[in-house]
Amino acid sequence: MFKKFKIPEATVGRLTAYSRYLKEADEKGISTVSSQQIAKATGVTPAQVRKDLAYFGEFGTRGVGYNPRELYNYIMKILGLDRRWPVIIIGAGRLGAALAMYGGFAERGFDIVGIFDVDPAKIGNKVGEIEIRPLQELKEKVKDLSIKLGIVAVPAASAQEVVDFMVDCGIKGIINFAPANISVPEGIVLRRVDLASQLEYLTFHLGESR
Amino acid sequence: MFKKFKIPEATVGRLTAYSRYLKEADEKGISTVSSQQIAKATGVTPAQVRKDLAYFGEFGTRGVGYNPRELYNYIMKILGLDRRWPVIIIGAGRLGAALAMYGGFAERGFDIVGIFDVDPAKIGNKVGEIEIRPLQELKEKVKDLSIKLGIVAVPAASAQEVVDFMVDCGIKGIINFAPANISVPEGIVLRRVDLASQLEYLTFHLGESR
DNA sequence: TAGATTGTTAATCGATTAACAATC
DNA sequence: TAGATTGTTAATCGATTAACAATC
Repeated sequence: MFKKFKIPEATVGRLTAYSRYLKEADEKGISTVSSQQIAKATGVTPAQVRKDLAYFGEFGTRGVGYNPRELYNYIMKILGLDRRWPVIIIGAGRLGAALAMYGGFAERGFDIVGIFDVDPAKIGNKVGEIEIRPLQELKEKVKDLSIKLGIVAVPAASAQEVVDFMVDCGIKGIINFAPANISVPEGIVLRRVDLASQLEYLTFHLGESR
Repeated sequence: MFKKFKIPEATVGRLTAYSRYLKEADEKGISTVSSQQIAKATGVTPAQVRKDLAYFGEFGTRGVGYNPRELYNYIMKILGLDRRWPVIIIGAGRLGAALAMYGGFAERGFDIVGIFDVDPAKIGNKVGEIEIRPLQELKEKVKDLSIKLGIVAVPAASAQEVVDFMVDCGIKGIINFAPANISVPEGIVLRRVDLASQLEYLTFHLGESR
């Protein structure tokens, strides 16, 4: 879309942080922010902010700064968030159910429209407004709603199998919460979130400073 | 502890992945693995595996490879996981409750020993075996059990306040699930996990390939 | 014009990879 | 010894930062 060169991996996460600050600033009625202000609020350098934005265009005014609302809208567009996205969750265990209810997704334009499981005991139960459905119904749902995004919250042992099925059903982007190393075909975007590993990062660094 | 030089940020996460594979290999009765096998299983290069390990010592045998159980134990020690860690959660909303029940933490040595909230309506309710307690009781609990680790699952607006209080209570390492940019004093390890941002990574990359 | 801040280039820094001597 | 694989150095690659011309 906007991409001219290879974008550093970390840029995407920082754009999210910038956008959250810009939204706040706009809501406060602030009409101009500088790269320095954005940097301070998000814990990076002003050069980093300007460099991240420069990959996608020119959004500021020299000598002045950026308009928060305008820049917010640009970043949301860059991130693909100038629309809402339907998302399905596979795995209606505790984590899957919690993610289905997590308000932070809807706030950023992600609507959980389905939750699927293979456990017959769970089928028909409700998670908030959504009824847990059998995994076999995934393909139809994906087709009907043109769903591109899915979240995997199943045990590690069945994660690869589930991901293969999701890809088969037409899902194009997957977040994997199972502590398993999964592979996907070319063209499918996969992201692993290892919750325990986050705590391990802490214990590693606490140990380091001994 | 082992550290001689600056360790790349990403090394810690990769060590987690290596350790999971090594555990599996050991459980299968495999007596030797090569850097190439570890690399293949975790999606990195063999050179990366050897380099990551080299920061901490020499764990293999030239011409032969690594013993999975031995290397697993070494890595667990490096990560600070040669012991169990008590962990508290602040925020007994849906996400906090789900994290409290998530089995993946205990598997890696993290025991959720308390969950705290400020909402009087929640105090006394149970999440699994654990009773939700008022936040004022945190300090005593931290002291009694020598707790170093905490997870923040409160709304963004109160996250900084809660983190300040945790630090005051003696918590040294914090995972923040609130979509807010938090700052902590020198010596406190903070890690932010932005769940919505994970989905944004997908939409960004799906948009990219247009 | 003087002061401020962007957009961008060049310099720096750090992480990954390739290559190979050491050695089983 | 021949074959294999580690540990480590040097080369490469990529990301961050500093610096500054452009310009409001």
